[in-house]
Amino acid sequence: MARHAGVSQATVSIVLNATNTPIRVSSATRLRVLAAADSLGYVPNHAAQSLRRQRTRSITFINPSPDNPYFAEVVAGAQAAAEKAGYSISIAAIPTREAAVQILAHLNAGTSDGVIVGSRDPRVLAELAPAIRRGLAVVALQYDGEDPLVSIIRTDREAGGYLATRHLIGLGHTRIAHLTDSAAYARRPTERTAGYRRAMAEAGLQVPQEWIVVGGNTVAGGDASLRELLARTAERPSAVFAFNDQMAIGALHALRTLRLRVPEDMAVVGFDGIGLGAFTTPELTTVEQPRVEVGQRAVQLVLDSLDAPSSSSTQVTLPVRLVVRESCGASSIFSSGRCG
Amino acid sequence: MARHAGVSQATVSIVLNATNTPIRVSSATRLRVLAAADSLGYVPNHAAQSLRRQRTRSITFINPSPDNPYFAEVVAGAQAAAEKAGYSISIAAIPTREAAVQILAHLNAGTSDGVIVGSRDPRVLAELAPAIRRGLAVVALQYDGEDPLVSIIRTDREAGGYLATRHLIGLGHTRIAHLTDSAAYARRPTERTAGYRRAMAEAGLQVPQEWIVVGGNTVAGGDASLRELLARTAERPSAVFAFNDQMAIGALHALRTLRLRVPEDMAVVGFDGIGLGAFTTPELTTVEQPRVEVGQRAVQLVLDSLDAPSSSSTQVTLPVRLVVRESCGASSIFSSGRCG
DNA sequence: ATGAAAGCGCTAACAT
DNA sequence: ATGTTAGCGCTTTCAT
Repeated sequence: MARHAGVSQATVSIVLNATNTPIRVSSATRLRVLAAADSLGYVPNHAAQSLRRQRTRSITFINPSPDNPYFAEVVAGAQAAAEKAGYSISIAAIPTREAAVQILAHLNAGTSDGVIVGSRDPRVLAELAPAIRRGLAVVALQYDGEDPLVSIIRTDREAGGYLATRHLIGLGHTRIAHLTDSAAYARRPTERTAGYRRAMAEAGLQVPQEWIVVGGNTVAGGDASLRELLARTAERPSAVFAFNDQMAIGALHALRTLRLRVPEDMAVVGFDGIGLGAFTTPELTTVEQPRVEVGQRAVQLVLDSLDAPSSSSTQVTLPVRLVVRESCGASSIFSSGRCG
Repeated sequence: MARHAGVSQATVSIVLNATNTPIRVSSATRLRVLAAADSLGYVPNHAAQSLRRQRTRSITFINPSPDNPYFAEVVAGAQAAAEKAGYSISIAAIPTREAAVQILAHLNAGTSDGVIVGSRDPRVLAELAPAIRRGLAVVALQYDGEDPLVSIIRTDREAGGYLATRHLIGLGHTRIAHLTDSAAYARRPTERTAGYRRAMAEAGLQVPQEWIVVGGNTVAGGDASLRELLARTAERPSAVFAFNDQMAIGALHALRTLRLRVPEDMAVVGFDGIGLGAFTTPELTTVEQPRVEVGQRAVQLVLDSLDAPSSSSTQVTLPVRLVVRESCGASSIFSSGRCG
């Protein structure tokens, strides 16, 4: 390449990296190099650049559940932001323990400059510690804990849980159940559950233990959890607030199977605001999280941390909002009533 | 690291790369090196390895629609297979033209040893040509064309379209519409459409042009396409075969909004077999593709091509199968009839 | 304004 | 069985 343009390798590097120094090269040679690069389809070798710069210009997104559209939407936001900064995002799923080990090894090998951790599992963060010491920039999503070395982006899930429950109470419900996540690592109830409890307490409503069902945060988990709820309760709750939209969709399915109408026999509210929620039967009332913004901010924090490695970590909490659709009974796509 | 174990850098490399040569190192030093690596948390630098070996041990998956669970499931299969071989998969979405350009540049920079192209857009393959010349192993999914340099994995979508349509015909339908994909690059009708037409022709059924609606292959696209279909047709079709499950789910939504019952007023069949289809209202009849196997085979073909760069490209076609659920009217989760 | 040279952390060929 | 050496393709002083 350098030979083809009749200049030294160093000059090629300077030209191609532009923005380095203003007028380090005559515009004549500049053009010559650019032309040569173009005609040869030359692109600097990434491994060599990374080795030399000790920077890969890539960020890994650890996605705990790739089948959850919520994360697809967060990733989309991250990807857009990364692209603007000349970074690339690579997504790593951690379906198995071995996969996790492999990813950690990769990170330790310096594959990425930063990581966005989608998993709330504290063990993931713990295993990242050695890599952080080597300068890896880590941003955690919705992490329920403190860590001086990692920045955290949260959405106000407590407020979301409160909003959802408050809305159901406002609709006249008093027997409101809750489907929550069974993550083994969850030492304490989730924020969403705390918000639910706050709203119930505020309204002077009791929450019998059997109203809170702990299950997998998937569609199948929501289906199973709702069945479990009905199996447990002598007098059926009239509404249910689900941990996320996936569980809510599963609950919708279980209810239909059991020939119960939504929202007449049971109202359902989800959480996340995934696009699909606008197309379910009935359309899903939910608490919308700013998914794209979460992704964007995460990338921004990674880049900030890379720019100023010594600076202290940041914590951001983004607001959520209630999206009222049909499944809670407050709204209908029909003038009145409904029929599937 | 080498110093810490009291051996040379070369020995460390040999020990850590194991499987290279059988007994190249005494088990005493082997153990010493392993212990040192372990206590130091040493992991060989990936950029240096890649630069030296001219191999990155990573494969890029180009995902044209990250929000489609179909691809999430294919990726899961690919990831599992890659992990076994010591490779990592990194997923690249190509939402915008700029994103595509950036990814192509990355590939040209040698970021990955291979690419799995999920997009059927021939332009993507065309842009990959220079990278292929440099030794990039490329496998395309469902690519409707020939290319001596890339291996292709297909599922038998023509048979799938035929199966779906045949099933509806068997149920007594004669007025069967079709929602298809609007991809601008699709020079010819999709395989699924061809199968649909074959079944219709075989049964001696006409296919008026207005029965085939071309729309975006998303949930929103399916919703819009179904409305379009009803707007176009004086006498309503009694069934619709959708390009994929996403479109089918959108169609389900549109039908409910229009107060039409599924399957009584209109039967719906999807395509792909995404997990969500078992939880929709009504549960979705669909043509299931072997999603995980597609991912596995894709990785295998990439690895094969890397092992034997000179060998000719392969083409595989995997079978599909019809999954009968409620939306076509042949089955019900209730003993009889239904009500959302 | 440009080139020469060193070196990022590894692996493979060649010594010993 | 182990160490020495060269070099993968870049970027970055330091010379000129």
